Amino acid sequence: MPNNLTAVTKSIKSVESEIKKKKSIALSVDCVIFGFDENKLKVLLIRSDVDEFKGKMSLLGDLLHPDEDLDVAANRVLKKRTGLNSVYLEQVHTFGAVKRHPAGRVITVAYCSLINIQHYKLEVTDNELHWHDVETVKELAFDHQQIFETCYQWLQKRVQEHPLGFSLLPKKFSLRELQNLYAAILGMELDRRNFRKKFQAMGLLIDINEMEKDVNNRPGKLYKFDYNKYNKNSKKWVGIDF
Amino acid sequence: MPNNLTAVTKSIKSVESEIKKKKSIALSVDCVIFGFDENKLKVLLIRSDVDEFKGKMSLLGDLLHPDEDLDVAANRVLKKRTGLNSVYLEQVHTFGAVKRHPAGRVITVAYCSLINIQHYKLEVTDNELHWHDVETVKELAFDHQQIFETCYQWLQKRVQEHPLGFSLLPKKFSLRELQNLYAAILGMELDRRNFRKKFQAMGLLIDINEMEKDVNNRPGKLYKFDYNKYNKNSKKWVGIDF
DNA sequence: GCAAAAGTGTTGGAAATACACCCATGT
DNA sequence: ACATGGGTGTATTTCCAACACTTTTGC
Repeated sequence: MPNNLTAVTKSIKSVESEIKKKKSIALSVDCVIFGFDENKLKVLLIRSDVDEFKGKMSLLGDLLHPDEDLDVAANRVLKKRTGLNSVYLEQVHTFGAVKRHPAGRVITVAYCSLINIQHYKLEVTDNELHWHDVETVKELAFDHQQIFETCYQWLQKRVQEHPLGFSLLPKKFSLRELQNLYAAILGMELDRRNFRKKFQAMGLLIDINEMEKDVNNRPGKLYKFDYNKYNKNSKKWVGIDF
Repeated sequence: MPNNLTAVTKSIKSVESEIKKKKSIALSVDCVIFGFDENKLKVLLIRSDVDEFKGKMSLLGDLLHPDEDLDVAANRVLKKRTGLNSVYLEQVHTFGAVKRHPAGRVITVAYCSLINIQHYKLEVTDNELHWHDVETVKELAFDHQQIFETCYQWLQKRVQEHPLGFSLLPKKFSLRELQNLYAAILGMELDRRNFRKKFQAMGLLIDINEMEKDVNNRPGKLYKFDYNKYNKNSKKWVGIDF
């Protein structure tokens, strides 16, 4: 590392010592992991392992390692808790109130993750981890209630503008499943015909010429999302409205 | 790494010691401060004070104090550099790549700030601080180019959905000024009649029965934004589109 | 009187909404 | 045969985009 001082600029060494003096803050990542099952939006929670919040549920998180990228840490937490490797994961917000953690200064970066609950089921072994209906989540440990609500609202908005939702579904899905997913996330009913029309008009669903199986009624067609086509057409976004 | 997923809780003391071991990371805040002048969107930059990036410009930031809320730190940086106290400020994203800072591990939380450049002018004293046209910003120090671009794109989207823009204007403004502002932020021309129609239809501009002064042509009416009315009508957001 | 910007309405097309019937399948 | 959900089209309304002329002011 170069180290030549001048009158106006600071050497790396002097910056280093400034930084050392400030290293009394720890960093963590917390993941809000959503799943979709039985037509409900679920979130994965664990019983808090800290005395102070005994009995309360908390998000899945861990302290950041000193030599670890933030995103890597979030993926590590996810892998550890779900066994899943490449899942949808996006940073949402950083929570940095001084007194948010009872054991000292810990700033946490919140991530939102979406997983296909089918995949997860195969891996789950730990009975302190449970899926909770998002409607019933309350009084989480630490400031996790606030983090959860921030991420949930973020998801509700994000899912309308970006094709995230498919991460919650099997690769092949019916329009009915897709509609139920959106209804669950947004917490509202959607008109079936208009919903289908909209997605058909988008032209991003690939009809794979397969049908649902094991349903007690007329089976629906199955589709895949066309990520390739989506990535090619960079969509610009215009429309002032508030 | 132990996969300790049992119901055993930890004492605060044991958590404290875990945290201490991880305190080798420093945190900073960086502010992307936008202003609007001469019908251009500007960003406030300072010459980097680190050898490694001598000659390059950088964002305004500082290390977080151990007993300081994140938002407070961002406000502190803003106050120090602009003299302004209560300005628009919002967290955008946290950048945590391991090697982003040459002097050690520093994770930075990026904030977007919008100020009325008129107010700023009265306070400026430091000639290492300058406004730069957003179109010409390039090759900033550290990963600040990336941070800047993230915040700029965030602003372009955000300003269409929330009434941020008014923070860049005087309290009283004409529709022409408002339109120029949007055109500058979005980087596109806007139809004058449709723009006015849209804002008039919103019903959030208060006609204060004053006119522009000192213009070389027919003066326009002046308006204020009705924050009260806006805050009362919580707008819900619906419309899948990507 | 001239230059420069303010102010103002209409029309056509696109997209969103609301809404009802027949069809395919399993039981 | 019946129950369940799949699949489809049309009419109405709302929103957006395109577009030109008259008015007011400073010089």
